[in-house]
Amino acid sequence: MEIAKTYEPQNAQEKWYEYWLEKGYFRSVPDHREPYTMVIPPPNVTGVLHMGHMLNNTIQDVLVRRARMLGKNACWVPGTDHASIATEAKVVQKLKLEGISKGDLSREEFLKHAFEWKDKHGGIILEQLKRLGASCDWERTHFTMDAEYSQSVISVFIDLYNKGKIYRGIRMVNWDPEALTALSDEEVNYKEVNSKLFYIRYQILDQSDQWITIATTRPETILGDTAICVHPDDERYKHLVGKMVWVPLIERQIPIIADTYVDPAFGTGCLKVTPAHDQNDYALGQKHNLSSIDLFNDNGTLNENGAHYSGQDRFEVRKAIETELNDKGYLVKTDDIINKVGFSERTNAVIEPKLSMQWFVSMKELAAPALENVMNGNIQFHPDKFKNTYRHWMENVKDWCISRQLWWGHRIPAWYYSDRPSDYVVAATKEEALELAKKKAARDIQMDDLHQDEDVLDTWFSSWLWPISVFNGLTQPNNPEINYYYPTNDLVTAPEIMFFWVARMAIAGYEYLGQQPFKNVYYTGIVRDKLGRKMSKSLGNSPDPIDLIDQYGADGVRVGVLISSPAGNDLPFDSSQCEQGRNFTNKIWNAYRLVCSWEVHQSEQPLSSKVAVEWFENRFMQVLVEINDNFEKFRISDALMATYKLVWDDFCSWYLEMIKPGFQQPIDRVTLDQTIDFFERLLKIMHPFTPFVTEELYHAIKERKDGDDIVIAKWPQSKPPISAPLDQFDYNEKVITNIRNIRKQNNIASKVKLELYIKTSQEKSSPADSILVKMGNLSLLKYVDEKIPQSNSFIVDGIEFFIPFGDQIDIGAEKLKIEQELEYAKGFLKSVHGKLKNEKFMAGAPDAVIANERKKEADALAKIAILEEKLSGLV
RNA sequence: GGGGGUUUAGCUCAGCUGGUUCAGAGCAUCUGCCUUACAAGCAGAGGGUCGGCGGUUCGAACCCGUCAACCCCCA
Repeated sequence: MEIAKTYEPQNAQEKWYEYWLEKGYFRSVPDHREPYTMVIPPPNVTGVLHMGHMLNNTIQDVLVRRARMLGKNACWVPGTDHASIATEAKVVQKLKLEGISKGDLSREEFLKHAFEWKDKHGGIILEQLKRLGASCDWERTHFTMDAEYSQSVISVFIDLYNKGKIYRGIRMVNWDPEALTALSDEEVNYKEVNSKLFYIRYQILDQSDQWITIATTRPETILGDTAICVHPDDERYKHLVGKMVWVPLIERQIPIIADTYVDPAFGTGCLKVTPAHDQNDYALGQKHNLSSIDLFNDNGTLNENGAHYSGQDRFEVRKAIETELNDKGYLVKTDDIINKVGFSERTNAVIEPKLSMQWFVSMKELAAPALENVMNGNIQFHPDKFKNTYRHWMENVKDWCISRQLWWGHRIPAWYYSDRPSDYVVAATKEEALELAKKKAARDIQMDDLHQDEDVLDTWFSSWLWPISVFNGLTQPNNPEINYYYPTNDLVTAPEIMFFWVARMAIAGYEYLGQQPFKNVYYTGIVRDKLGRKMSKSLGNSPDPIDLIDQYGADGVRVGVLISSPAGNDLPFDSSQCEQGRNFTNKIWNAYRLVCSWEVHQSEQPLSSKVAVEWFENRFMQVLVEINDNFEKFRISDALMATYKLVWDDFCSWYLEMIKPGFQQPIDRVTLDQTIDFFERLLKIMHPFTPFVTEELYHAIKERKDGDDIVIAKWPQSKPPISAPLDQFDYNEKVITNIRNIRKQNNIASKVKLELYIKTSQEKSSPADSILVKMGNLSLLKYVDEKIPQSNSFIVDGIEFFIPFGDQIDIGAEKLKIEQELEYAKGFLKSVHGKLKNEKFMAGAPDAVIANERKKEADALAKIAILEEKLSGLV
């Protein structure tokens, strides 16, 4: 039967993935074997596969598949994250299209819609991962809002609260006055806009006609000013520090304070401080103990603190107040400037910084073990340069704001029993809360008096439990699974979530299980397009991974994303890399076509095949050692490259050519068996990278018993290579390349047989000469004592080779070539002599280095002698 | 503003404790080949002042200083 000339991946992909599932090869249950555990960074439940997922999950699958082949009990736990902000935004948007506004719905109604959305769109991404070949244990799929998972989230909240690690406090949030909600920093887009800088003068108290002029882009907030701030070293204002000024338009006194925060070069060097409406001002206010005056209502209009502007919109007020300030002589001037303003990603409204009551986790103490165990190497980062960033963050860790003004997520289990903000209790259920409330209030309280906090928890407050809670380690402490699978081995994730997720998992791991959650963290880079831009939906510059799989095959895409992606480096992705990957799968496919086309004949193994087999056996071992080492060091793309070159260059270009019988000639049994054995081993080391084509060929090349599948095959055993056959091959390779070069330079077709004469005083023939005859297509190989006139020649390892061409030889070209070689050799000798004659070098360098220089000198002298002799012979 | 990182061939990256003919790999490029597994291929070749400057050293891509450019995180 004719085998297709090119590999068609689609059939094999579907067939083998289903087969693997059917056989339960990805399923893991605790047993006597060493576990290898990995948890997937859970993608957003409503997410769709993008290139970042491709990179991340390909690496994970490579690690898991190799661990499985190493005989470990490999367990890769998949799942999804409820992603409160992102998912809620999507649901709100979808409802909006249906004409429903979130504000019209009750919390319960909204959540019903949200769960419907999740059931409909949730988990698409997991199905897409199957196309990639991800070998997850799908029976373990988790979702961060599953009942048991949620239970563990709530219990952790309660536990931390009871330990005094959770508290309520004031914090500035990004308020969207249109959507009437707080936004996370990620949902705020900063844009440069043309603005006006207003110079406004404030009168100094008790000093008639003494003024201080500030510069601001937000004059409407002067009604909320609680200080003026200058740089302490600013000579212009030093004498004013400590004095009071009148806030224009309203009768209020505020102090002039000094802080190095102020940039004396910006504006007038005087800053008005409005702690309620600016992040930096708030920090200043905290530091200098200033009061905060909140000016705005939730919808962006001014509140009762806005004096006569109360009830008007902030931007109208900006215009009106400019006029009033001007009319009353407070406005000194205005400048045009460009400044950065935050806009809501969702409504495009200008973000208003706003103070509000939030829940916090106190981090300092919790973070200590997570910091220490990364620094001491118990948890290893790959690449380890990220340790620096991690340390800096952890040493300056800030308290974690865990409340979000959303509905989709884990509702904060705090219950209020009166209007006073401090009258609350924390409990898992309303019943428990009631008991606690009665105790705390020391009076009778009715169920109806209890009101649960409206906010939900930050998504990361559930994700940080992921490696624990997917094994129910909190709800069922010390269950057999958590004891067996935890700590997990490797985590593969992006550096931008090092703090959001990695650090917090480490914190939770030590706090709740007293152990690290993982041993290694592999950081991937950002996938960028050819122009270096981050791939994103909004730019539309990200290819659809599923399209790529359709076009190049899953194996091709896997190779494509890994081939130039060292840990921690960004991946500038181009689909040509997938083409390279596809070509690789096609290469091994065609190697198979060749091998399976040979008829076996009872004949003696040719000497050249014997030499080739011996070489490849050792070459394989040499590279396998390298590949294993690369894997140990998480140098995945290096491991792939080594595999790629072993298969393509060593096996296909050299080995197969060396043992290949003549056209339509049979092959001997010994060589074929050994070749199939090599082929099988190559398929195994390729398998983690290209699972589908390798399973296909594993079955094609040999009849297999039931259950003999490459996905669970044993990783090849490595042993130290013997160097003699490897050295011999290097020598042969050089000779053959020289012969090919001469063919090319002289336009001699590869079919034309050549004569090769070897001039050497040392040993004569060797079995490896058979390789030269075959690969060089020689009609004669002869050892001689004298050089051969009228021939092209070259030198390998101090031995002279001659290929006579009769009258075809181009003496001029040959002479030039030798002269160039001679020049290089002399230059090289000179640099060696430079060192050897340098007394300081001789005194300072170690003996081994000096001995090496002497050898270099001797080699160079010998080579120069040969070349000069050749040159004189040419004339 | 604070912190971290990067800079080696056209592109993406290796290069260990300073010392091997040490300046490398893959891709891309160029040249010649439809040679009987593969043109998604084969064979061969060219290409770099290791970001700039200065220093340490017998010796620097590597160590130190400095300047520049770019990237990331936090504010």
